[in-house]
Amino acid sequence: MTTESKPAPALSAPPTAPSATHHPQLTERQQARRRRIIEAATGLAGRGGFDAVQMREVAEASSVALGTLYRYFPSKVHLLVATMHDQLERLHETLRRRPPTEDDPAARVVRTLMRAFRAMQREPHLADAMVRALIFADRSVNAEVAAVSRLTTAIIVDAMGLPGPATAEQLAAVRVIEHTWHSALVTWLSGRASIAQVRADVETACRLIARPAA
Amino acid sequence: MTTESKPAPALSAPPTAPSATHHPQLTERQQARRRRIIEAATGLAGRGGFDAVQMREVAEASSVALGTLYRYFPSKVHLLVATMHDQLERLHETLRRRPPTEDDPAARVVRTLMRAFRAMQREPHLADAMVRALIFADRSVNAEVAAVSRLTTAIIVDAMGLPGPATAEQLAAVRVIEHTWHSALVTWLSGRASIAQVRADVETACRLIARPAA
DNA sequence: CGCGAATGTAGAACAAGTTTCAGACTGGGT
DNA sequence: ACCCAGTCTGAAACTTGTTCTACATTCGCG
Repeated sequence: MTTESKPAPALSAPPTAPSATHHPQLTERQQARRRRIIEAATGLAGRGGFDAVQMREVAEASSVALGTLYRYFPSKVHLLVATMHDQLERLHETLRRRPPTEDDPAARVVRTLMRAFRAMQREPHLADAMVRALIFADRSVNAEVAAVSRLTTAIIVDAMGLPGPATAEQLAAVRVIEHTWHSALVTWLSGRASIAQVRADVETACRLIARPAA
Repeated sequence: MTTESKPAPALSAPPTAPSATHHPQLTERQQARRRRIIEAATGLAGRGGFDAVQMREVAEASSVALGTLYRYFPSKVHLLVATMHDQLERLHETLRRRPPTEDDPAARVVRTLMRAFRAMQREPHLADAMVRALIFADRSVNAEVAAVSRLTTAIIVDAMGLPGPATAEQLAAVRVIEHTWHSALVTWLSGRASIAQVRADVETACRLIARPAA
């Protein structure tokens, strides 16, 4: 069939590819289905968080049979990670349009992450569903999680606004910032850390940008 | 900082208190039961990870009725977080006996965390179960998660081996180190990061100890 | 001792994620 | 137009976490 790209698994299930917004190997109707499913998941997650995203409800809300839902997204976690990918792409787009204006790279990264954080505060349930899925994901979701991770890294590196490519030092700092970001988010979502605390943690981690290794 | 809204139930269920190894308000038999349950969970987790810890099996392996298991640990996540607490206490004890000998506080913290990491490498499935439960825990597990967090912080601060109490700066660094530690562990457990990468991330985060804010 | 509340037991019942299956539908190739 | 492989549907079945129920045991204590 026309879906011959490269890794060509024997089966031809619609691969929940960790790629861009546009999933080229899907037909129009399939793209539309996929979109409807993610929108349904987003909606349900928005009211009620992780637990409120029930596969049967997602299927019904997106007018798709349960079996079909599972063909598109092999598990609830896959679905929510794809939802996060979708949201991150929107965010990335927004940020690209209005990049942070601070002078210092570290300050720009802090600002950018706090903008993302504010978006999450607007939809805490949605954030809960997505973040919990992301960190709970096991190996079977690796490809999709890696895609989200790449996107996140890209957002941070973009925010740094470096003239050239990032150095190894800088990439190491970005990794720690990303770790801190995810983990701090989790503590905030669970109500164990305040908004101010999240900001403080992000700022602490971002110090690593300005201060390379000895 | 806590949203403790639990209106002190009239019942006197054995509180899975986030306290020390010894749960004083339990009778002998109850302490023994609790211990048996945690040991069963540890065993099952050791072979098979999070998914292998099935509540029915835990109940059977610890010779306790399912209902009783749920009385001691209100959910699987509670049980696994308690298991992690138990393991951390052992680790803390071991570390207390043989503290790290490096000169630099940052180096001591790195060494300590890598020792903990090595323990996890010996039992990757167990580590998987405990860490996934810890990060997936929702608000209902806050007290227990907070206890684990306190223990972790204590381990790191101990490793720093400061003469006096830690400064605010240092505590901020410890927070980021802890975030990095948890998140890096998750990526390792999912096979998305190598052992070397975890070490590198921890080392990067530990730079914050030596380099206070401007 | 002997009661009553708290605790424990066995097992059914329930909820939600996941799998399976038989049949209807679609779409491209001959 | 026909056919086949691949999809989609609807519904049931299966799994495992969680709750509930009815009864038995234990424990503190008057």
